[in-house]
Amino acid sequence: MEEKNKTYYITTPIYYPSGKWHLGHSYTTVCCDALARYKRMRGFDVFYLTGTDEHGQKIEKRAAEAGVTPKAFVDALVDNIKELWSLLDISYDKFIRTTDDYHVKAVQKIFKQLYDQGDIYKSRYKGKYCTPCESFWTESQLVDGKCPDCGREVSDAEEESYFFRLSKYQDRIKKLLTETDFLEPRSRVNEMVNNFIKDGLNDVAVSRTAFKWGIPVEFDPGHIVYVWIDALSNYITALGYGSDDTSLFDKYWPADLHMVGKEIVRFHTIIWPAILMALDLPLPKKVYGHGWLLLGGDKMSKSKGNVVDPFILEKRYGVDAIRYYILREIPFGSDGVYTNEAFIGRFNQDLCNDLGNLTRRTLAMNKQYFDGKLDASGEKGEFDDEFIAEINALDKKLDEDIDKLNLSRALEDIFAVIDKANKYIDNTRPWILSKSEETKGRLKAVLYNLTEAIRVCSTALMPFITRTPKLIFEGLGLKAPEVFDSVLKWGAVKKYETHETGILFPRLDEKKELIELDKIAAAAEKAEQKEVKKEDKKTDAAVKDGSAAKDNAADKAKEKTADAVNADADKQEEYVTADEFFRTKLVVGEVIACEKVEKADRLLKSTVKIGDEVRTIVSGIAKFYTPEEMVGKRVVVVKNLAPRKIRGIESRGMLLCAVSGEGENEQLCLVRPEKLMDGGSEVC
RNA sequence: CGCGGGAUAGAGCAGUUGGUAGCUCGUCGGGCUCAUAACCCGAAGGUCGUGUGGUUCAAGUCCCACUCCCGCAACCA
Repeated sequence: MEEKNKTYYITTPIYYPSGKWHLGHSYTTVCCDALARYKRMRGFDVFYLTGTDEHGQKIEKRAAEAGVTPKAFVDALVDNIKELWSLLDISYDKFIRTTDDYHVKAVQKIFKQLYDQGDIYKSRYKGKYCTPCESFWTESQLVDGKCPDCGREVSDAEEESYFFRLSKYQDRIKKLLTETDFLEPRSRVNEMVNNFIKDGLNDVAVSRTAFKWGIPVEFDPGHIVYVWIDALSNYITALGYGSDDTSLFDKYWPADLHMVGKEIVRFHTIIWPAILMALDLPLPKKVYGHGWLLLGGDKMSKSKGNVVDPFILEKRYGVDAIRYYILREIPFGSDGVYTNEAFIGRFNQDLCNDLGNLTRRTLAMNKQYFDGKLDASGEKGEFDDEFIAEINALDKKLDEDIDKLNLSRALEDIFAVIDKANKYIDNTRPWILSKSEETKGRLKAVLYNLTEAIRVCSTALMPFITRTPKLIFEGLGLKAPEVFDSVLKWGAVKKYETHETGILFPRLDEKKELIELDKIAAAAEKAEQKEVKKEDKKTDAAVKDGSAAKDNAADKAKEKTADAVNADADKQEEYVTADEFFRTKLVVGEVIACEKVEKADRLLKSTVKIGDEVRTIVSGIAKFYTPEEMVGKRVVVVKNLAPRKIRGIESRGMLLCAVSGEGENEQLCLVRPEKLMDGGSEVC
């Protein structure tokens, strides 16, 4: 707390705009936002950075599919995410786009410098190349020496590429990971060391020639700076590194915290520090690899995925509900699960019953017994010391929690005080004190203490939830504080004139809400399906409350090329002629033997008799059938499917299956003739 | 033996350097009436995955073996 004038630089990853923004993106960003707000209130000079990573082949391709330029494609998605951040009250100080001109220039400069000093060198990327797929594969990726994608022959090929000397920094990186707490949580360190460092670090390719959408290597046209240097360096270019004005960089670098999802820990803890070492810059103080926000646990509703659209949740329940859930429910460091039940449960229990109700009952009593006018002149009594001690302990607890980045614990600690306040009311029974003039003095102290508790809790909540504390402060007749400073303790405000507030959070009927959310999900899904078919260019009236039909970027991108795309779509929906269909030969076969394919979870190798012919077919059905139960079954086989090697076994044909769902919900069953038809019977 | 994570009350989770098993929700019983059918108190419910393993005066907590789940990787026309 003597850390005045200290800076705090915190970053989210820059997000890759490949599809729809969902609650997962919000997770990281909201966590960082809470930290940023917290540090600001602790008097730090905070710089909070977020942004988007907009280059690469995938975007080039998707834009082409949509018939727009890559820039137009990402522009739309960036608008969309900015809208989301504004909805969620994200207080970023800067939003960087890797397409920003200063970033492009700085990256080119960095690339050149690394090249000049020998950390980047030109070499050839050797591998197996599949011409039709336009893909490079390593030896180990090949399946039986052929392209794992299409099964065709591959040829030795080389591509010119620039490489970064990662190997040179291997020892320093290993030390950084194992001997410091650069990377947290600690459990991720093992993963990194075992998976990537143990066998030695290979130099990484940092340029590509296969696509154009990226930052050109200045001194070698045709080469594009690949993601490592392009994206990672955003953390310094955003501060002006490599530009004429480096004042921000000088002030804020090194970063105090890079918050990242566990899937990109590797890049941030191996490649990024190495780049910084090469540039001879200080390393960030910490990289925190958080878990994921998973969907699931829900048994009934299949379409809940769509409900976890933050736009929908915000519209229905408000920002604070989302922020609170995200920050409170995800266990520190590990994965958390989103369910509608838990969301509504948290909302009702914590926000409505505990916080909302406490505020309301207290302010109601203030009004009723003292017309809202309170001061510290009341009469002390039993329970006070303990209660006040609890309030005063919060300050330190919060600091410890946040120090460990344990946001959910911080909220727990705040709500522990709220809980204590509710108990305090029951213990002191103000409604009984109010019945006699003699106990008025005591009553005053009780209500004053409660009001102080509410003030301290609201203050403490400000970094986490952004709207409600302000409403509470209105009720308290105070202005919300800018900094914690000395206000996070009992007695900091001596006099009150409070007003009653409305209901802060209306209690939800859980059953009704769940049904409602399912309905919305279903509607959203319908809308999406339409979208996929690219048929609904007209304003979509299907979703009444509009939230699901929010104009996301995909819509916008499409609008620009509506006609062209529609023509395309019609083609896809065209019929096949009977002749075309009959080119596929479907026959009945009998499984006469079956076994599991080794080292493959999903694969069964079946020996199938079709008439007089016997052939081997490999299928991904091991999750649903055991080899034993397969034997003797009559199945439908695609007879003239091109043979293909799967895990070294030549599979000739395919077993027809009915499938639905994905992941946990996946269902699969064989399609089988209803009667015992002879093997070889045609299916038509 | 591909890499990693996990297994603690009905559910979701805490358990810090080993020292009488906790929290939230749910269930049941009671209390209160200031308040949003809220709030408060109490109870039931766990041999902390298995070995009846090892270290120790003492293990959910350390060591060993095993089982099962979940990610990633691989694989799925």
